[in-house]
Amino acid sequence: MVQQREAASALPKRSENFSEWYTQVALRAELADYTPVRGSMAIRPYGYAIWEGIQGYLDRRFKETGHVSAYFPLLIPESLLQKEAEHVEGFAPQVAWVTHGGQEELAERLAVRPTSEAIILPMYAKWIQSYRDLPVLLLQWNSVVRWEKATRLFLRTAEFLWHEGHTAHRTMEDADAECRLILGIYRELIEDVLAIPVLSGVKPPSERFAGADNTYTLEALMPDGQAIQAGTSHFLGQNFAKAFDVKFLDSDNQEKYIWSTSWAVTTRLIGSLIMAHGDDKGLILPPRIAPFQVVIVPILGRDDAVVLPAAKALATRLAARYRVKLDDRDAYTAGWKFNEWELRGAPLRVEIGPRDVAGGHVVVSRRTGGKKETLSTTGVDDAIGRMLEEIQGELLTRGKTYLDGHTTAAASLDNLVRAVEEVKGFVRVGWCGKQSCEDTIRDRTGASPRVIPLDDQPSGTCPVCGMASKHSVYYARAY
RNA sequence: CGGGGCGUAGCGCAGCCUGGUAGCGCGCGUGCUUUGGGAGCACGAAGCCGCCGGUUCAAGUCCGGCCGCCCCGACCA
Repeated sequence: MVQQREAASALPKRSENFSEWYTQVALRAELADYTPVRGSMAIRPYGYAIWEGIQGYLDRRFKETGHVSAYFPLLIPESLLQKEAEHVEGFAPQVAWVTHGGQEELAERLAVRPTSEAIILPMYAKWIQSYRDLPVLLLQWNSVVRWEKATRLFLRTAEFLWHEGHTAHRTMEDADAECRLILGIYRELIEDVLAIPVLSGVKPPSERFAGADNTYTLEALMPDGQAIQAGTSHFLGQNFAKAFDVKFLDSDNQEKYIWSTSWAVTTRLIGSLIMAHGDDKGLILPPRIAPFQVVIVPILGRDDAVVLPAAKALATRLAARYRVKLDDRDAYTAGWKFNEWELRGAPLRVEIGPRDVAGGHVVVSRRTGGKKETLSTTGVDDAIGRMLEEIQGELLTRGKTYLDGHTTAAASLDNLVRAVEEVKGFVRVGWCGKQSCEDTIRDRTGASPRVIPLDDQPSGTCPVCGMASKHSVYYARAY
């Protein structure tokens, strides 16, 4: 009977069925749930708290660097969406359309935004007259809709949350610097806060954002060997400026088009977070993003009159320095709570029972697998801070070791094919720059070119045509 | 978009082959005993068996159509 119950509550093993493990963790840790809306999920409070953590960090960094938030319409007239040819071609298959207002058919249908360049650039045309109006550094926190056929919780949903930055600059150099600045902020979020190491660089032309001249990207590697795009920053050149006629008068009295950028990270990061750190017990959240860094579980039942006040006092004291949850629900046993908070990824658990109160200590347990430690109640405050930082560092180190161990180089097409199969990670090759050679590699390996590193250095020859390489490219299978 | 699987109580499933009163486990409610690694006992509530149609005296079960979801592959944050 006990066995049945354990079987009923056990997660799939991460190593045996990664996909099912992922879905079960997202559901059972109460990050998200399916809804009656096809392809669209509900983000539950615990999952949303992670998103709020991401928002809080980025909002501070954006504002430090001179950006401000604004808001633009959800619905975009079709004629605007069609102004930038590559842009509309790239997004057309995924756009949801509003065709009626009440009972009346609209004269012009409205796109539910898949991204907002087409509604923001026309506003910039109204607002920008002079070089003195530049740069414009706006972003909006919102959701967008892309009519996806195959969806996964967080990783691909028909509607998803993100922010989208849209900036306008006087010169090409300014716009490019903006892209790099944002990429750096994203990298710090993902590596320093989420503890997921990434490769930084640019996309080859085939993988660029529709309408961009250059796309900067951060690529992470998931435990199943698939790469995931974790953040992008697009150099749009003057493509959108010309399409939407956004011009300014420069100091030389010449009328010029602005240089624009756009950039985003999405709730997909939460999916990456689940995959990157989780284990057979469930989620593991890096302390800097965990909604609850410390969960206090009082051992109730024998001496509640003593244990509960002690637990509450400890929670109050620790809450001044850390994000603390006191789990004093009396409907669940301590053992049940231990398992639940492991499933939900809390980095540290503090147990406090009659024996601890009597002895003036508490028991602290790490989610990352360390044994339980008994620490004096008075000294636990600083120790917790140290342990949280250790866990944060441990997760990043673990991720770097994995990334390094699954990144190789190949000099020939055969080696590349074999490496993609066997290493299940990134494989670096030289590239001559021809699309046909890239296509050959895609066909032979099932992998796509993920990133050309920022410190791009040609290496050897193109494995397909044998000509001298102009770039090095990291290939991987991808989400 | 191709291949596979599944829709029966909140969740996980059995029942369908061979038609005849709707079942099990978990969860949920009440009470008592419990509580340091997913507690025990007792009582109880809860179902248009995905939807539509057909066959039949009779359909969860047989036949046809539709809808939805999941998994695995190709493309997109």
